[in-house]
Amino acid sequence: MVRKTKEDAEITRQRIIKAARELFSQNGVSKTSLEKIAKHAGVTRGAVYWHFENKTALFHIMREQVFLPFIDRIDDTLLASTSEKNPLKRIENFLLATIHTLNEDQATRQTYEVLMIKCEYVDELADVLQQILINCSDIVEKIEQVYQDAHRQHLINSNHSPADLAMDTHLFFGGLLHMWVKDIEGKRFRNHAEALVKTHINLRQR
Amino acid sequence: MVRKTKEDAEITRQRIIKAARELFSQNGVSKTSLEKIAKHAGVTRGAVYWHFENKTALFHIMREQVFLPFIDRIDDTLLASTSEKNPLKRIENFLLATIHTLNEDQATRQTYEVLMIKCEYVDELADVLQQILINCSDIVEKIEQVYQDAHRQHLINSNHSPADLAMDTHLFFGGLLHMWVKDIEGKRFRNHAEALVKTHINLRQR
DNA sequence: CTATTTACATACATTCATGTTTGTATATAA
DNA sequence: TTATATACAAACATGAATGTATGTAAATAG
Repeated sequence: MVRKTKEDAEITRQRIIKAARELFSQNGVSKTSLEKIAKHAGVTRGAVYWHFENKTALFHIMREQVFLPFIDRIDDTLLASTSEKNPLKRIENFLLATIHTLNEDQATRQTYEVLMIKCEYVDELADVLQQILINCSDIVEKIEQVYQDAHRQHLINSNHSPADLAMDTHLFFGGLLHMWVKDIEGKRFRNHAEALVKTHINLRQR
Repeated sequence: MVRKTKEDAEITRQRIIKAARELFSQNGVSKTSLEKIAKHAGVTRGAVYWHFENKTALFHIMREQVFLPFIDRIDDTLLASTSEKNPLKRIENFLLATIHTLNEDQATRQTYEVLMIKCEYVDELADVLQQILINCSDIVEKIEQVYQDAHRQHLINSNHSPADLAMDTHLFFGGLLHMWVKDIEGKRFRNHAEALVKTHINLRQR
């Protein structure tokens, strides 16, 4: 009952990734053995080792499956002025869209949980931190552009530099995401995330 | 060479805690065995198990050694109007003081690192998240009081509620701390943390 | 001064995770 | 049609971590 077709193999591969993500988000990366992942995916460790080098590789792939699409979508919401003319609204929509994805897409939600409170950034995962920092810088730059735009349109109520505003917004949102993830019951942050975003943007509005 | 005096025992106890903190922050909680902790502290696992129930207990104690004093000191900087009259300045000073402690005190720095990027909040550690949320709520409340004060003194440039401002500040600072910890090189955040805080507070000033 | 804790060190038992190797049925290429 | 590579399963070997149980010398209580 072995030697599946190429498509079958890809299916198993994806099932393993899904199983890993689910178990990572349930029990943390360290306490999730490849044996458990295999069992949860309905295969043996042989299959896991066939498709992936080790647990770390699985972690990276899980991360990429969420973040590569995310990075691709940034420009659409944030920089595309076709949909929304008001720059401040574009920033707001970008933040809201991220929250929305967290609410709607389980894979994204699980991945964020793993990345924020269910893995340890040491050894092979230590350099992921660098990646995160670089990603953040990119996002801040883009937000800065939009604030710059808003500034030119005299939509901003202070004379702070767009760079300062962008960084402040980014830190705010980073903090919000962290609390969102930690607030498993949802009472404190998950239910109010949208309002918090709107308030934050509102603070800049003339 | 056994059976130390009570003071000696307390010294070993503290050495074990210190060893745990150092190894946790170097290699993460999961990859730090009690054997390694014992060796690093110059004792055997017997001593560790004598003083602590298990690794989780050590984690909690490490956390408390930093957070209990921190909570105690909050009111001093934040609510004591004796030192600083300007409420906005008091908030700023509170945030700056926290950054300052991170810069100066190695134990605090290591503990923050462990709590934010080198442990997994699952199983026995899952309820620490609840603790964190509660702590945050307390801090937000206190910040809110100070903003309320600032509002009454007409120091604030917007008509947003003190509660909104407090939450926004808290999320900003949470985000900042997370980036601070992740930015091990220091180029992106650690070196600019104070400026970022001042900018944030400045955004509220009339 | 003796009995009893105390503060560990040492030894033991068990479990679990990892990586590698080997076996194998079948899809696929030639 | 046959040879080979593929997609796994199964078995093997190793190492590491945990918890507990036992041993023990010295501090301390009575």
